[in-house]
This record gives sequence, C-alpha cells and structure tokens, in this order.
Amino acid sequence: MMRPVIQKTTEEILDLAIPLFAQSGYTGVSMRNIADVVGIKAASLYHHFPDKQTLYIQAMARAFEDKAQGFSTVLTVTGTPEKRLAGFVQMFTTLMSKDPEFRALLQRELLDGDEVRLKQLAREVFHEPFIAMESLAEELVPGCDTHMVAISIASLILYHLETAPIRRYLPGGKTRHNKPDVISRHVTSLLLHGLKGCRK
Amino acid sequence: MMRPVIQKTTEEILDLAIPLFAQSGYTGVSMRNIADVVGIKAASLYHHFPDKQTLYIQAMARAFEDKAQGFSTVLTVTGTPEKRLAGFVQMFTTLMSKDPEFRALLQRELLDGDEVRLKQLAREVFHEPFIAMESLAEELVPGCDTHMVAISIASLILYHLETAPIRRYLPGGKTRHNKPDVISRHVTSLLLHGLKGCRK
DNA sequence: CTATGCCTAACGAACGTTAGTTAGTATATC
DNA sequence: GATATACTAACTAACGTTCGTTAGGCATAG
Repeated sequence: MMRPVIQKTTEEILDLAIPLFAQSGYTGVSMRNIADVVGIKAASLYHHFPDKQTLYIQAMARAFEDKAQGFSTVLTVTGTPEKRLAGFVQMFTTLMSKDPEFRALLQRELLDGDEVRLKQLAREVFHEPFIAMESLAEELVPGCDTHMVAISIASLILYHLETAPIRRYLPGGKTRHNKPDVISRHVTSLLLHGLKGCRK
Repeated sequence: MMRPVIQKTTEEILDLAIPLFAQSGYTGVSMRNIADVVGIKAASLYHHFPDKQTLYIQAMARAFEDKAQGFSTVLTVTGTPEKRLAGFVQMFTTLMSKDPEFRALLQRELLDGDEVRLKQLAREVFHEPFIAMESLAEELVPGCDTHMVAISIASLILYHLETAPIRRYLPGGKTRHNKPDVISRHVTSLLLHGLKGCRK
C-alpha cells in the first residue's frame, strides 16, 4: 500500500497555520482544521508540536519574526526629518496594507495576548523600529513625548486600514480611502500641519 | 422539593453574557459558560434564544445600543470649532477609557463581524455621531475629506487605549500615557497644530 | 537498524442542541 | 372563592458532534 510521501516540515505547518489563526483566532481554529490545510491527520501534528498552545505560540513567533527586520529597513531612509517622516509613513502604510494577516494577528494579540506573549512581541518585533520612530519624532519635535508620538503615527495608519470593513457603511466612505497612497498622504499632512493640512 | 425561584429575564442574561463575549470572543464562550454566570443550566438558555448565534447578536445589539445616544450627547457642545473639538476629544477619550468592554467588542466585530453585522453597527451606532464629527471637521477645515478626518480623530484616541497592554513593554511607556487627560491633550494638540503642537 | 513522519483508531471531555418534565403564576371560567 | 387553562422559566437527561490528545503500527530515508 503506497501512501503519498509528502513530508511536511515543522515550518511548513506553521506557515499554513498562520492564516488560519489570523482569520479565526486561537479558539476558532482546531487541530483538525490545521491538519486539513496541511494535508495530514490531526494526530500527526503531535509529532511536530507537543500541544496546540505550543503550535500557536510558535506560529505567532514565526509570523512576527520576519516583520521585525522589514520594519527596520523602512526607517533607514535619509533626508530632512519631514521627508523621512513622509517616506516612513508611505512605506509603513504600503507594508501594512499588503499584510492584513499581520494586522489581524496583532489585533488579536492585543485582545487576547497574555503578559508573556505581549512582552515577547514588544521586545522581539517592535522594540527596534519603535526606537527608530522615537528618534525621528525627537528630530522633528525636540523635547516631545516620543512614545506618544510614535503611537499616534502608527495608530493613524493602522486604524484607517483596520476600519476598512465598517467604513464602507459609514458616511463618506469611498474605495479611495483604502488606497495606501491616499492614507499615507492624509496621515503625513495631518502629522506635519494638523487638521488644517487636510484642506484641499 | 423546592427549587430556587430566580427568574432571569432575557435582558439580564444578555447583560451577563456581554462581558464574557468581550473577554473571550464568540468561539471562546460556551453556552455553559454563560449559563454558569447567569446561574441556570445551559438548556434553559434555549427558552430565551433559539441558538447561540442569536444570543450573541442580541448581546451585541444591546451592548452597542446604549452607546449610540451617549456619543450624540458628546457632540452637542457649543463654542468655537476648536473648543468643540477639544471638548469632544476629551469627553470621547474619557467615555472610551471607562468602557474597555465596549472597545473589546468593537475590535472583535472589526475582526470577525460579517457584512450584515457591520452594516447594522454602522447604521445603528455610529452613523449619527459620525455625521456630527464630520460636520465638526467641515467647520474646522472647510473642504476637507471629512470621512478621513473623523476616522483619524477616532483612531488616535482608540489606539492609545487599545495598545495600553503592549505599550507597557515599549520604550518610554509610562503609566501616565494611559490617563484620559494626557491622551486627550496630546490628541487635541496634534489635531490642531500637527506634531509641532506636541512640543513641551 | 534506527529514527522519522504519517497513519488508523480511539479516548474522555466539552460542545451546541433537543426532548420531556416540573414548579410557579397569571388569567379566565364556573 | 375555587377550579381549570395556559404560559413561563427552570430542570434533568441525553443526543450527535467536535474538541485536544494518546497509543500503536507501518512505511520510508539515512
């Protein structure tokens, strides 16, 4: 009896599990769901991971580890602080816009993540780019609260993307509002000049 | 044999279910979980609701319906547009800060809500206050994209609150950054003057 | 030959849900 | 005022399914 010889590595399983967790969350995904998309039986998953929790944590770690370096490169641009801000906002918006999976996982971790996972996420993924953002903030506005400024920048970009599903039904919502270019221009001018920078 | 005569109304059950769904999400809460906090058996829930989905949808409706009018009152302030913006930001921040349950439910709906639920949420909860925010935006910055401005205002406030759990572990995160007054002042000056308004 | 990766089969627990029953309460009839 | 009727909200018991997980066997690669 010949069975197909499709040996899945641990990494391949994680890569297939990540989109599932992003879409449905930890409790919304079963070991059988994961096994199905991998193409093996649920019991076989236990040769790669001791339990579901470990599989999930490793999937998160993998989903986030690649991002860390992606973010850093976004912040190595040169030029005036204003140009660098504009460049960062544009690239960050494009990057995040292309990766709704990452955004969903981040949102879910903010909702459900325990202290240990959040601490790890902060240290291994966001620490470095966050510091780069803070130093950019310090250059732009010496003496400002760099922590709050960095959060504000990220919040403007991420929330425009995350609210896309409901903004369709809110007054004035247009398809254009989901385009990375439109968002990044709006955010940049808002940051540089306040609301009055949003005049036509 | 005397059984305790503790009759639970449908509304009481919903009120008890709401915090559970806020904390653990739809798939993270079982009918028995809900029954336990209500103090009845799971089967008895089916005298009030035909199934879990309906219970959840009614719980969401109830959790959100009170908010609709709360938001509207926040926007009936008078004065110069700048003062009104400052007042709105302050009140909205305080309101949202006091209600992490509502924020969690909103975030979960953005992640998991289907088109029908999001459309309902937009129409019944956010439509009116959103229009009020847009007219405020139009007063402040005639000819601006009011939709984007309204979203930006909300995003600044909500993301500062939602990221609180992870900001503890990010550089420069202080307890003060979670205080409604600090957040609303930061957001107001950012909106009115851009980043340079954040100078000390 | 050993280790690995997958299989089938099964476990106990929990899941959403249904059926049938009981106690209490309000309403209508005699 | 007593009695019958109907309704409500709870109960116990169980259904079939799915959950995470374990045990044991078979095949392939090194």
